[in-house]
Amino acid sequence: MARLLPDLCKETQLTESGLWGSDKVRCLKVKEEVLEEEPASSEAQRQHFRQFGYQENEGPREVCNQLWELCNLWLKPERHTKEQILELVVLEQFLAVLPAEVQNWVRDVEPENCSQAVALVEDFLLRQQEDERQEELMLGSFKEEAAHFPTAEDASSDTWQRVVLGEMKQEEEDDEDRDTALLASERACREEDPDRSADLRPHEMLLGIAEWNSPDPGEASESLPESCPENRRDKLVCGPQGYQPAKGGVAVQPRIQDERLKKCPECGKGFVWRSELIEHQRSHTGERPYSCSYCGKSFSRKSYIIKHERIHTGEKPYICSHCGKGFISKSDLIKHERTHTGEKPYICPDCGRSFSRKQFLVTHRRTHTGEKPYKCSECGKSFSQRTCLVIHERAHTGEKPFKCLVCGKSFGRRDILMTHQKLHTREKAFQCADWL
DNA sequence: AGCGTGTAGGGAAAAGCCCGGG
DNA sequence: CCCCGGGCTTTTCCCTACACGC
Ligand SMILES: [Zn+2]
Ligand SMILES: [Zn+2]
Ligand SMILES: [Zn+2]
Ligand SMILES: [Zn+2]
Ligand SMILES: [Zn+2]
Repeated sequence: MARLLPDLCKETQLTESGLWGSDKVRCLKVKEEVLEEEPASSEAQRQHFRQFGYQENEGPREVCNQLWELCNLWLKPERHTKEQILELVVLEQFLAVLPAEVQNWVRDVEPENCSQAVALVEDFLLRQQEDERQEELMLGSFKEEAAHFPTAEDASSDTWQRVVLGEMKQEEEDDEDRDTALLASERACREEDPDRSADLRPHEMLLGIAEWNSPDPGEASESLPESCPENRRDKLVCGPQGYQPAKGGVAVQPRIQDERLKKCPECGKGFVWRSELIEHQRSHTGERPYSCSYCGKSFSRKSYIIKHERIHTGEKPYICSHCGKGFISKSDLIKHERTHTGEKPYICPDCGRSFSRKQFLVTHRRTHTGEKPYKCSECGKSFSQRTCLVIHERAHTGEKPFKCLVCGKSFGRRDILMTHQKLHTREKAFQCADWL
């Protein structure tokens, strides 16, 4: 619980709408003091009424009379309208039916009316979703089945154990549990990580590249510089028109032509060591003698196990010197580091734009060729990226895996949900302004 | 009709994750 | 082991079309 309030303030300073967060808390505190002109706060009166115990020695009539008195003090029928009284009663019940975690948090702030209470709960939910997302980012890419409600305490350790990964894809997300939505435990709807981009945003990186790269990355349509920046720093000879980045470099080493090479009967490839041949032959036979002690997945080589098991142990031996992030494999680190250095060895022969990975270039070139390899079996429409097809198919099936925990509305796409949820935050900004 | 707003959908890019061959 | 690379998935951003309420 203690962890939530600081979070509230911290995050809110990051939101664009400024007047959020600590301001809100303060504004409620102020209200509290204003109420101080009365003998005790409404909440205190309520508690007196609710916690009044039956005392044997006083007899039922006295007890009942006292309750009348306390209830009068709480609801103040002589001064309050019927609506105001209803407000107090409904508010009480509303708080009572909230899940404990939310309830405590909301009670701390002592909302005066239902709409304030609702706003607080919504705020709590948005924040919790962010937290969850944050945590996931910290833990790596583990997916968790939201079978139970992770409380603040068990979120990291327990769920860590029952994580499901890799092949065993999580099945459908159980979306029939509308009521548990208040606990914000499902994985739909997550906020963007606000502080991850402490350094450069993608755009700025592109601009940085523009300095040394002749073509303007933005709209370099006409200037078709097939001359790349001469090999900068390392041997990164610029990509030739094809997909090979380092073609100008070393010619392929002459393969050892030796009769003593062990030849694969299947494909004819030769190997120096028999063990190499054996390993190679497994690629034909599909034999996988080694299996992961964590998940049982099998592999053709023992060395694969070492790499694979890092998924389970969380070991990430390759650390980025720029941002400290760790990676399972060196090649992953190298790819990642290009996001810092701006290295983009693959150049599009059609427009001169450069890319950090070959696959990016391949995908990009489809925008010139119009190639759309992924076809919808339902309506025949084709797409250049697999993701687009998947999204499109959801439109046919009506699948909407991303649910807003504030209003319960679902969306087929995460980014749409995100823009939707911004409305809620804005809504609440207005509400807070009203309170003042 | 005219307009602002929110949603749906497509296109493209970028990054992450994991596997496999030599 | 290492090195290299490829395939797949996820995430984000941009832009346009459209429905709907005022
Ligand atoms: Zn495993
Ligand atoms: Zn880094
Ligand atoms: Zn191009
Ligand atoms: Zn279709
Ligand atoms: Zn919503």
